[in-house]
Amino acid sequence: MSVSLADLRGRDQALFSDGCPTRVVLDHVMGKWGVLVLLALSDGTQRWGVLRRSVAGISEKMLASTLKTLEGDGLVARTAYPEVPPRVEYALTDRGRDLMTRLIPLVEWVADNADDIVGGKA
Amino acid sequence: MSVSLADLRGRDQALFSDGCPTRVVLDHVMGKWGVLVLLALSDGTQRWGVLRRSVAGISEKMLASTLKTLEGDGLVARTAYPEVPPRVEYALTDRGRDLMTRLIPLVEWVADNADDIVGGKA
DNA sequence: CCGTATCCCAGATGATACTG
DNA sequence: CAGTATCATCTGGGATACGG
Repeated sequence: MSVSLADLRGRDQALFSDGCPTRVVLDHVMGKWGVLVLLALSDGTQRWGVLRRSVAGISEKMLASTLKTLEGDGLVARTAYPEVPPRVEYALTDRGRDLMTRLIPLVEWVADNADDIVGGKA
Repeated sequence: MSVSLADLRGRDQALFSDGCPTRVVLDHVMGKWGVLVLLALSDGTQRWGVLRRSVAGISEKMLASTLKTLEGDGLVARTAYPEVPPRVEYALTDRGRDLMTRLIPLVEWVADNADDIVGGKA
């Protein structure tokens, strides 16, 4: 395929040194829950409860943790409304939406190929 | 952005149910080392020793484990030559190369934005 | 040179209960 | 509703030593 991997190599011969920003962000985004939460938010603004149900299997702890990480990365924006009962909404930031233009094609590929891969058949 | 996320939703309202093939493959590919190893292999066929040095910080255990997983997923092909001393080469399969066409743009985005994100500045 | 086997730990994750 | 706190767990991951 020979993509512009050379561009990446230009910065770092050793595929991003241990602990460099690229690896950190990669871990946030590519982590078990990061992708799924981002995916859920690409539908648009979502409330906590909706996210929790949308991302099947996630615990409250991991949802909170994942959201906080992504918010810290400037990929997700949190908006709390001073109401009773509380209402909090999460949405992608501009940067988050930009990321999704790259992330969604990948997820689609995985979704298309996952059955073949796991099933063992090709 | 409103991408074709609807396509994905068509299969699974709950963003891929817990333990479904998509999530499994996603974890393999997106794991801490999966991306980096695949990236190293997108340069072309590589020997074990080269990979170990290329993916800075990876332990022998994780390299072996990651390669085995990716091989099991049909993304990486392993070729052992009956020589002394042993020589073993790893390369992307066709499916692996196909995956990289989606994965590399994402990694490039991350590399481009990582400094902003981690540094906190925008 | 190319791994595999073993031990061990930290952090990731899960379950549950509780608060604003 | 939207979390936080706490405790228990479990697996990823590192270090090391050894085998083919």
